[in-house]
Amino acid sequence: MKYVHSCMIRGDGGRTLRAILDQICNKWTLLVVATLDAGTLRFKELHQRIPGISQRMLTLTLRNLERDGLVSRTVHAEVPPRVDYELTETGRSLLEPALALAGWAIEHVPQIEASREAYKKA
Amino acid sequence: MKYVHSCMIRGDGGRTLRAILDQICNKWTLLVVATLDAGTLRFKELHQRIPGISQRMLTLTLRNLERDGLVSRTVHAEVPPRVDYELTETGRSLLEPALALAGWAIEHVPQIEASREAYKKA
DNA sequence: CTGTATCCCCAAAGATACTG
DNA sequence: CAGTATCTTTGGGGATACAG
Repeated sequence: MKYVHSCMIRGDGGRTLRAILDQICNKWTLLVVATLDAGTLRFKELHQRIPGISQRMLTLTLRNLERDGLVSRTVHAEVPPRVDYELTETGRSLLEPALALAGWAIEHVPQIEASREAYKKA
Repeated sequence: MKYVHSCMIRGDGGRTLRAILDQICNKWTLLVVATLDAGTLRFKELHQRIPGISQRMLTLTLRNLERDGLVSRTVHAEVPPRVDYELTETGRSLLEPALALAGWAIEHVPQIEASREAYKKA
């Protein structure tokens, strides 16, 4: 696993990697991907399941994920409109490391908050 | 692993988790943590190994990591000053999911860039 | 060497209103 | 329902200078 570190520091100076990483680790992307773990969801369902996200940011995040080939978008010719979003094969492959990171964060929330409290007092 | 998703969406509305996740997924944190995979490093060594980071951002990132209990900071009473940074036990536990995500990003860089190209043309 | 202290900028994100 | 358009805000991050 050490090669990861090498690749990050060397190569193109980590620029390409950081660009991808920035794309993944922005405010909403991981949350949207994790939510799509549930399967195919329409726009409104995503909007409801992700508290605090605005319509605009959900749209932008989904467009970027679609552009990167991580999410597929299916428009159904119906009235009212219906658009389904689903993880692609690549998107599902991101699920594992993404959920691992999210899991780590959840597990360590109490510890980190305790550390922050201790830091404030010192 | 489904419980991760549940926790993210429910609970406090995912606010606490997102706060932690934001802290981890900012521009430099993952890179600093990954760099400290190499072991104990002093300020200048970190600065050299992370291309593009400013002194200010390195300091801020390290302070946050220290506050969160992920990095330990040791000041040696020497002239010139010497400060060593090292991952704590908690910090090292972040290494695995962090490197997994970085590894995923590296593996999928070509694929994502190809998808972006295809998207542009369409 | 290892940092603070300032100033500044801009892109990301929010709010709101409107539309096919 | 599923967006787009527009405006505004904010704070993350860069550059620079200075300090212990």
